[in-house]
Amino acid sequence: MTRGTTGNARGELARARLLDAALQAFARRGFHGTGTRDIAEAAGMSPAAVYVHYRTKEELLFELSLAGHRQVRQVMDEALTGSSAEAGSADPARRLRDVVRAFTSWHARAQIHARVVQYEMAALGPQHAAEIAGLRREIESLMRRLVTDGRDAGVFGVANPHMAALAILSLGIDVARWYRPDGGWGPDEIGAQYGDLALDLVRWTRTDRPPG
Amino acid sequence: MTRGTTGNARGELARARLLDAALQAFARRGFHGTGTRDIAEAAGMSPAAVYVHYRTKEELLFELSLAGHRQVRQVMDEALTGSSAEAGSADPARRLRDVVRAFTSWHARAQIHARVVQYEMAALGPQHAAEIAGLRREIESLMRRLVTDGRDAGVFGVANPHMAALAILSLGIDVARWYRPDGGWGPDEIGAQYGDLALDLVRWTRTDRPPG
DNA sequence: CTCCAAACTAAGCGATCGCTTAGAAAGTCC
DNA sequence: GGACTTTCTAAGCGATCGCTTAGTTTGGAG
Repeated sequence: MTRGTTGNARGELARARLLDAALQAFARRGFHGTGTRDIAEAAGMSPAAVYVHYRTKEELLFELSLAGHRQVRQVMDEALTGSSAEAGSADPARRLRDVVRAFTSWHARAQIHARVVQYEMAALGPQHAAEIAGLRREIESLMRRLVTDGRDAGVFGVANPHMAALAILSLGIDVARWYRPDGGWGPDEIGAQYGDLALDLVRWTRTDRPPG
Repeated sequence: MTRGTTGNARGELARARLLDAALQAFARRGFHGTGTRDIAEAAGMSPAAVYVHYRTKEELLFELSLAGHRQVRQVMDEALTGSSAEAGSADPARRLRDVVRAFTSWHARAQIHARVVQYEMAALGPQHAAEIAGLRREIESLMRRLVTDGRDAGVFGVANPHMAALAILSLGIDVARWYRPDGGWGPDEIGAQYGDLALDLVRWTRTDRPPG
């Protein structure tokens, strides 16, 4: 920053290559199954060059986990505002369905990233784990609010909103485990179907028009 | 076997202690995050003693994974036969609900084992992974059959039975990730609720009597 | 008791681990 | 060009990895 812009760009490219290499490796073999030499080689540099850009291997994991969780929150927020703007701001079923679509399809579309986000949390250090936990609480409370809103509005006949919200999140999260890019369904298709499944889980009363 | 029975019992006890130590460690820190010295120490023996009973660390994982998958299949089978015997052999809703109850509550009750079963498969060797994959196919096809049976009988209004079966399995599997023994719900409670959620997912037509 | 196999330990092998050091290249600014 | 920062590598540090070897202890069988 003190000097030049090209050096900055070179560094950021290297950082991006390292993040990508770490992402692939962590997703495939797990954090503890991945060596710093694996990451360096996949990024096309020497093992020592990793430490020019990141202080520890765990910092690489944290950056990936943080960016992934923020992506999840973002696609959910976008789906929520889009859903509200389009259909007169308060159709609980449509809102829930659209957020579940976004949440679920992300776990398929970004499956490799999603695996690291969902299954490598235990390898984070205490401080980093706490920060990630905060983001997860936001995501969980958003989903819970969507379910309770529909129940309070009288359009969801769900018995246990807390558990229903948990189940809906489970459905989306587990997509990261079983999804195969070469399988029969694409991310959007899975998202669409899971959006409908979520409405089944909250016992959406079909007295009003389907949200389209 | 050639001599004595106590020596045999001593060996089996040691094997059991090693399996339990490995189970706890693999569940907490993952296969690659666990050292053979950790396992040995938790089992109360020297690092070398591990190799008297198991040839490799991966063999310990395989034994745990195999036993876990067989347990899952067994609790599902028992729920199925119990459900069929009690209620005149063919109430698809009751059968599905009871199997989901058993499947889900197992993932809470045996959470530590379930985590290894569901999240450490990638660390298995090719041969062992193939054997486990066979068991998983059995479990998946059983669940799929339960869903399609109900659809064919006309009591499930599910649009996509294949995906519904996958979603139901996802719900149960993900319990191993989020369940906390000191949380608000116990394994049976979760199983009961998830059994009902499964019926929602397959759009069970409530024209006939609830299965109890 | 002797005999013997199973169970176990102390020590350590070669390999790999995360990470550091010292210094060479690469590129920017004046 | 010279001065300076950033990026990168070669080499290697101490620790730990999965696992083996050689030899001791254990305990029932005959």
